[in-house]
Amino acid sequence: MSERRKQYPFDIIEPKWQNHWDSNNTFKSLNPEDEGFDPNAPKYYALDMFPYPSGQGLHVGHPEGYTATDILCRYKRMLGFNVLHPMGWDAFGLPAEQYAIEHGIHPRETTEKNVTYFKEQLKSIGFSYDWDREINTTDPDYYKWTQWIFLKLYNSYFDKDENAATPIEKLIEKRIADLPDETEEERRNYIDSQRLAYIDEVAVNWCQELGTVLANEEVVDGKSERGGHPVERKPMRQWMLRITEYGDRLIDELDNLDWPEGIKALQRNWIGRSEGADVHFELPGTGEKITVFTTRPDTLFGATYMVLAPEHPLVDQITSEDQISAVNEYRDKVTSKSDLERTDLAKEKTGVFTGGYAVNPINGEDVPIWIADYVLMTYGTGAIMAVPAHDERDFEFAKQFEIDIKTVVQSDTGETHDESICFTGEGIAINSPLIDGLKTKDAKKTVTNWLSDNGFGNKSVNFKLRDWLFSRQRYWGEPFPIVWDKQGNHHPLSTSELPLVAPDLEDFKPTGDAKPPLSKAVDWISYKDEFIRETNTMPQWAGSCWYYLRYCDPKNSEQFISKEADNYWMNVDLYVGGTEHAVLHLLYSRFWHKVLNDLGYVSTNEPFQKLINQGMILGEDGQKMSKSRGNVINPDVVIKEYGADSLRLYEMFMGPLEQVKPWSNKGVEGVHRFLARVWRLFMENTQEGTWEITPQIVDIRPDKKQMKVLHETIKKVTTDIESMDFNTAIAQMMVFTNAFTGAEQRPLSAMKTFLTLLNPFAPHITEELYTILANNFPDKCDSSELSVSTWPNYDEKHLIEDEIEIVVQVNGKLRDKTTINKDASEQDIKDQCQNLEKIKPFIDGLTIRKIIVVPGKLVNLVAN
RNA sequence: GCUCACGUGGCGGAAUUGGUAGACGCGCUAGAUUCAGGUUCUAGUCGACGCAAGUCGGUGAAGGUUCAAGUCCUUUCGUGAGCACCA
Repeated sequence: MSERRKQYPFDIIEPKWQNHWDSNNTFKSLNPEDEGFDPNAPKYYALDMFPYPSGQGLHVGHPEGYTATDILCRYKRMLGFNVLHPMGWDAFGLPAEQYAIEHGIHPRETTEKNVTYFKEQLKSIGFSYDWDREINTTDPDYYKWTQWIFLKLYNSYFDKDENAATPIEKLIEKRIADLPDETEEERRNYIDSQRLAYIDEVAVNWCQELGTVLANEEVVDGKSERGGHPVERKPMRQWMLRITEYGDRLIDELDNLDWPEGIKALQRNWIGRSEGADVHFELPGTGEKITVFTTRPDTLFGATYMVLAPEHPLVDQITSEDQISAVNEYRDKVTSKSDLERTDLAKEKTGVFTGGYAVNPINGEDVPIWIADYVLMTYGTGAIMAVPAHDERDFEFAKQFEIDIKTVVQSDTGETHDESICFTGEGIAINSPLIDGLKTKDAKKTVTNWLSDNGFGNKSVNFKLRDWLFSRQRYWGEPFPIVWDKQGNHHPLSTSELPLVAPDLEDFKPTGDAKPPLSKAVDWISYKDEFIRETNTMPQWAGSCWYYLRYCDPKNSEQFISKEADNYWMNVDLYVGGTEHAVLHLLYSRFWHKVLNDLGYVSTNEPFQKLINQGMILGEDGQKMSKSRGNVINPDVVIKEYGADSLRLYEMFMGPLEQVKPWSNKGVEGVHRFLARVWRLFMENTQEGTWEITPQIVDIRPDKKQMKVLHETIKKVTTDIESMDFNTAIAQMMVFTNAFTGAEQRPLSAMKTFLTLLNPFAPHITEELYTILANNFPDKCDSSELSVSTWPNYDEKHLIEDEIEIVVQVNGKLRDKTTINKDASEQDIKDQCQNLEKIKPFIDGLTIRKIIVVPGKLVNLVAN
């Protein structure tokens, strides 16, 4: 292709218009307080997931979502919307730092370089971003506010009555009123234990290779998500964010969001809410009790044993003399195994009997207590009541160790299963005096009420979601605005001390133990009056949790977002990005947003009203693109050979946005040919090899047929953009082009409208052609540029034909077609169809039972 | 194992929401233009039978509902994604 003559001069046109947009600030959007702001214009906020500026530059997956939002934004502008369409950089994080460590270059330098490259690439695709709103998470003016929000989390607690984050002062007041006599230290411990940002000693995912702890979400199959390095469990003191308090709201408030159901399901699943009951089993003679969580309190009569997690604190107390050695041996075996190995041996259940017994509160029976690693200390209470007849795991365990199995539920259909089958469904309670004959739903309620009335338990809700481990032992992240006193108490910095900038380190390598790299900055660490600074940094997610807010008011030095900007722009009308962020980023953002909303800093409860996930683009071989497979498509190369308009158009023409689909270079050529055909619809090549406008373009009225195609195209493109079916919108524009290519005379008005329709998809070529039209028909072309012109309307009257073609079926089979006047009565249609020559043989000798007429479409003669 | 998506030509994909299956593009075939290649233009392109008009079959498979099913229901097979002892 590079050898070939260019089919149209995109290499000249595209940079020309990109420079034009840049120097004219064509796509600048105004805030309410700005001069020239139109208070009557509706707003539209379309957001792309901002990229991590890696050293490799853009891949073809990036422009997929970006083109989709860009088309919508250009379209909405033409409809008169005030459009917010910003771009920025999620530039903190591991890869830059790893690169820095390996090459001895400061991550700030590589980040800057990468950002420059990314920006240049994005500009070469012709996106209509308002670059004045560009943000960078590593910019102190930005992360000042990330740190500020952290302080808000630190200085808040979750008020269960309000079901909302509340300033910590309120809790302190309440505590002083309730317990005026407690010591300063006691009170501090209590308050600190309630903060939304708190310190906890937890078993964390420590990755030796990366020298940091990782969030649960960053660990996949026992390995780090980035790099695939081994991860081990290790208890460490870490900053945590109390996201679990928001479990209910994060689930319930998904309902009103216009998100793909699959993504909502993923989030619900991740949060993992289950409703049930806590049940206390007494340990005779000790005064102690074991509390279990169950979602099936109705099966309490079928509990034939209990299981504690091997790490459960009561294990030592309940273990009988003769079982001590067996229990200890088992515990040693389990703790020496990594999480991965522990789940690996899930195929066969293991465990040992402790020798202890507890009392089942509902029937007073003694229940043997076992320990087994299929019970996790981190979920529920770390202990379960085992009902082998109605739980697969318990069933497997009971069979293995020959423990009693007692059936207490029969299925609705009345079948009673014997002990050889495990029935986990709902049904009717049996062998359970209190609830015999009750349906599972009612039985649950009855048992739960009985438990709480008698002090043996209560209704309870559990989440799979864990609190968010928020500190990292890395250099390239936001430092915590926290200092420590000599007694080991933490104190927040005042907001006036923000941003807290990390010192420039010569050596920012991980220390190899739990000490963060910042601990090497001896001068920086020591704060006044013998306080020392926190040396952990925040995870990469921090900056991306709120960037969409900053775009609304990116230069504000007084607030992270002004009330006016928040009220006007939020929330995000359309958020487009990859599924890889379905859980983490979207969950974290929603959490922060809700806290900020509770505290009155933002007016909306949810940040992203509508969400679309673009599907991954595979290589030409149908495999995931990767360097090692050598199937990576570089957008720069595509632009060089075919132009940015072709890249944009192809990305949209490949198929539905949300679908996974393979790249095809032939396909790019196809859309490129289409654009060349569009070009030649307007231009012809002269003897000298230059282009000039074709004389076929004339200022005449389109004929009826042309009018129909034109208005069909307006309609289809408009509705398809609204529903984000860009591939079919493009197909319709191809139909238009095919229809007009053969025309001797091409009516100016139709051609102008067509350029407007194509403009959001292929902005460069259309602007260029429009300029040429405007130069040749100066009194017929009104606005100076398509980007600031008005979207056309279609008129239904041009879509209707006088004669309609109707399909004639006999017994549902297509037999003939006939044309009929659009005003024909139903009876006329029926008569005409029955008398068709081709139809007669099919109904000859048969009785017509019924004639079905679908107006304007088809007639079906039912005969036998 | 569980949950959710999706199965339509040689390929990417269309199909008013139950109403002409295969729009549009790629690829392929033939013709025109060209010294030639490329480009461009025209025509054809689901399968079987047929010179043709046409007939029959056809949306992973099997049933069902309906005048009418790619579309709705039941069962089943396959592919992809997510979760994975969450009590």
